[in-house]
Amino acid sequence: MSVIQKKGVKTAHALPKFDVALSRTRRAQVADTLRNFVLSGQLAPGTQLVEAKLASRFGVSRGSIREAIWELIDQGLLINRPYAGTFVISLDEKTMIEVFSLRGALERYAFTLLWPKRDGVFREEFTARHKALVNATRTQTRFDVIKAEMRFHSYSYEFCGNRVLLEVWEQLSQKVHLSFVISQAIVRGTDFLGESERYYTTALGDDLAEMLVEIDRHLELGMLAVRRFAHNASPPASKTTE
Amino acid sequence: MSVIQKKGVKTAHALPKFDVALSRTRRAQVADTLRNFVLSGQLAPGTQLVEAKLASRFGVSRGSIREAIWELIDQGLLINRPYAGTFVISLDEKTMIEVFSLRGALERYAFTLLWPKRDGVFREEFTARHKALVNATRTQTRFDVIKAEMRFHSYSYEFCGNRVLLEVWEQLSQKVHLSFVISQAIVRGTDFLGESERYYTTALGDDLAEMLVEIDRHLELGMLAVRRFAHNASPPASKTTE
DNA sequence: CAGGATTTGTGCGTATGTATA
DNA sequence: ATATACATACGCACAAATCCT
Repeated sequence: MSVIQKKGVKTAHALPKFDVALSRTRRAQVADTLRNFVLSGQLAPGTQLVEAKLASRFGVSRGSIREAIWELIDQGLLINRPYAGTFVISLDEKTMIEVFSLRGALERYAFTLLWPKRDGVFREEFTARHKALVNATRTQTRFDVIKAEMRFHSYSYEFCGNRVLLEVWEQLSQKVHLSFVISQAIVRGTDFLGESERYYTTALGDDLAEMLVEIDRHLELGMLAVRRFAHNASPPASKTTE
Repeated sequence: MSVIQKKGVKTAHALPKFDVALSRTRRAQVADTLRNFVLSGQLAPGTQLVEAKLASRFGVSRGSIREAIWELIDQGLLINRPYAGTFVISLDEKTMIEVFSLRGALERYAFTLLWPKRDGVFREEFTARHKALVNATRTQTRFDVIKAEMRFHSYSYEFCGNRVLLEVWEQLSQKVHLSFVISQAIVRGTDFLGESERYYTTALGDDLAEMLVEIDRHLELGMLAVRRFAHNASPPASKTTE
């Protein structure tokens, strides 16, 4: 069974039902599907992606698979060793900490840009995404919660007006997402909902400096979860600093 | 004449002379060559890259060309319109300003990380790259000056210890490089050498806060050059493949 | 607004290069 | 050291979409 929708079905009176929103190329469809598999954890870190197998699974040619794979490689979700194979990236503790640290710098920059531009539109959309996140924590799977969390935080980058920053974030966010999946930071966080609420409230407040501090604090919680996860083989006798 | 080196020459007693350091794939070789063409300005913004023509020019198959092209697309140097073609990206003034602004945020972050880690190794390599830049301004072409400038500034990202930041910088630096090529910021800058000297001295000094300000100042000069260029020159017409 | 030219997108067979068990 | 599995690369053919006259 083909996962990817075909375009040029030649059967007489073929139902156009499947042709909705098919402007994208097959490469993009395969890449999206693969990305979902990786980000949902169904393709564990370290797994090798064999082109021929994927090609027959998806029902597309190896060329399309190769191009989609390279798209994910350039996004940092897969790594390639020439002539050896392509594998799902496995983030170690140090890298995940670096991801969160860098994200802090970008998010502080984004909020500095958007702070004087906040208006009704911003408050409305920001609130909507926060509500969606809160709902997800109550009714959805962990994967959906992570997606909602990513979507909530992405809005700062979308709204700040720097499109280059948005592009960079869309790259980095893949690794942030993967870090959440690997470290299960969101589930293990002690008071995830309360923390998000505090972040949300401060973001709509009056004090930019306070928000910049809040961003750091918020991300340090993620880093703490990463460290706890990385050391959970041997329970830490003493907690890490802070 | 083929620009790309072939591996499996079957001619009897073919000289193994050309086999040195050939571990990279053809895809990577083509991508590097294309990137140099774009970043050196030999492929003007807006130029369409026709796969078949490139394939015969380079002496490689269309598949390899396609993969190399997509590598540059994911790096942000080319854009693709499905079924229409692939073109060298043309950065407008707003985008170039955004590039410099974001670079400021990243570079301040990098220096904050590396500041307490500066040692003899750092000073030595940093000085070497600065000297190379100074030399380039006196003896080399403009393209070489830009390369030296990029290499000089890249060291902060290499040394700061955050590998994820380095990856992000390697993406963004492509657009920084292209902005220099398009806006000719370096040549038009009033006192480029003096500015670099000041940046260099402050980076080796004692005051981090002063350095963060210096970074902003340094990049604002680039933005000023971009603005001057955008308002002086009329937008160039797009060409087709030569 | 045809319709043909151009170019990209896709598929497949095959040969070779490379890593690894 | 050999075998094997796989990635890499090539060439061709055709489909599909865009562009242009």
